[in-house]
Amino acid sequence: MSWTRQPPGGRRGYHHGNLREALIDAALDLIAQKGPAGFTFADAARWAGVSSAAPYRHFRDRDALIADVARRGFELFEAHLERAWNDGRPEPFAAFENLGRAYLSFARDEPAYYSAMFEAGLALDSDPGLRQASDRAFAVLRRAAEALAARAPAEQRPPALMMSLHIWALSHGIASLFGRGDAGRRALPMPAEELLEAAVLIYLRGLGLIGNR
Amino acid sequence: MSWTRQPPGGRRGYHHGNLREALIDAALDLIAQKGPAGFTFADAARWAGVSSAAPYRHFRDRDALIADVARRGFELFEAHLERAWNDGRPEPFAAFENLGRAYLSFARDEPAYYSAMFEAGLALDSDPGLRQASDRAFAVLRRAAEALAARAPAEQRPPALMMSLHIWALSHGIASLFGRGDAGRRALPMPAEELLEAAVLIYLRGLGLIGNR
DNA sequence: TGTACATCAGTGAACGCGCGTTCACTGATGTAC
DNA sequence: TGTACATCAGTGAACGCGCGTTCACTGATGTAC
Repeated sequence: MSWTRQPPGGRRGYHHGNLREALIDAALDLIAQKGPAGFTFADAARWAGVSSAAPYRHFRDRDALIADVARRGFELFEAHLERAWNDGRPEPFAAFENLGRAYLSFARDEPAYYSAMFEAGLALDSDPGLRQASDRAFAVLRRAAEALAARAPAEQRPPALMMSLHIWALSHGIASLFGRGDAGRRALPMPAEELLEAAVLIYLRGLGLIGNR
Repeated sequence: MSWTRQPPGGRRGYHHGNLREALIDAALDLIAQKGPAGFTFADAARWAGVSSAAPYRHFRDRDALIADVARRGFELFEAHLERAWNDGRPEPFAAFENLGRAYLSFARDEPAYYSAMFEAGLALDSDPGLRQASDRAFAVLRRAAEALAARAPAEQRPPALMMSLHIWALSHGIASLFGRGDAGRRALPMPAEELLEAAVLIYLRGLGLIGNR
């Protein structure tokens, strides 16, 4: 007989096997349900089917877990934005629109990551890789802004850093005010994507990067 | 002797006298220190120097207190924005800049109100006056956008609702990413006010509401 | 002006609860020989 | 291929703590007469 192998619960016996990942999944689930504030270490352990002391084998404390979630979030965010921007192909302005839509779709489709990244109140230095991951995600926006700015004649070229901060703030503002499904959000008379796209077009026109319609 | 009158603690005896207000002050203090999530009913009572059961005479629960703080915040915000806009005087574009600066200065100077308003995750319907207060604050932005839009020739007049949503999102994005002093915020190579002002100028130029420099 | 009384706004003790954290422990796994 | 052993990743019981909430109560205040 072999009932000691392959026990039915999915758990492979005494050792969980992949608790670290399971805790991160738990955190994402719980943050999505109750926000980053409503998430507790004990809850995560329970969700993973493990005693309340077990998480301490993998994370120093609750904040370390959230910081890890946020770091991964920024890495995914970077990849997601990078894919949308696609090095400015096929054409920078269309790619820039894609980038904006990707920003919003990430906030909507991954609200738990987004919360951990921007609303958990983490110090960016609390985890060694966190600030770096955050900077790398922002760098995608910045490269895109540079590519667009480069198309203006040198003497009236807008500063790309400023452009990227503007676009970031605008996207984040739309995402956090209107972009997600939860209770506190405002209704909007149009899709968030359209609102952002219109703003970006107006903004780029204001920079002289695209002509009047 | 009269030691029963005017006891030294500031408390006027058994009755607090103004506990409702004191609890709101406490909430503001505590939210400013620890964010809306870190604020507890028991803390507020302690801060006000009152037993932990006393707040229930004035608020149904913790959320009711926060909702009241948020409602008041929106009322103050509305007044603050209204004062800055000043009916478009002396001149609509300058007044619009004032409005943007006022948005950021409120977020910076009243972080506790701002958090309660935008980051507490309250349902806007949780308090009867909350949505109304929020709408009235937004209406100031909207009126300002209308005044600016009205200066464009009729056939190319931008929709004022859209304009005001854009400005709101931009201001909120800058305020929440860069605008405040706490730990999670990013550093910025320029003052937040300048960043916003530049964006608004570019945006208005993109709408054709102001000419090229 | 004084008194009786209703109402109001507090007290303080108690409760159950869940959290974070520590601890000595033990079952499972991997590896050297 | 088997065995001994070190290491790892869990357990489960325990702790102190603070929170939210309820309750019967009581001191203070206001008002009718």
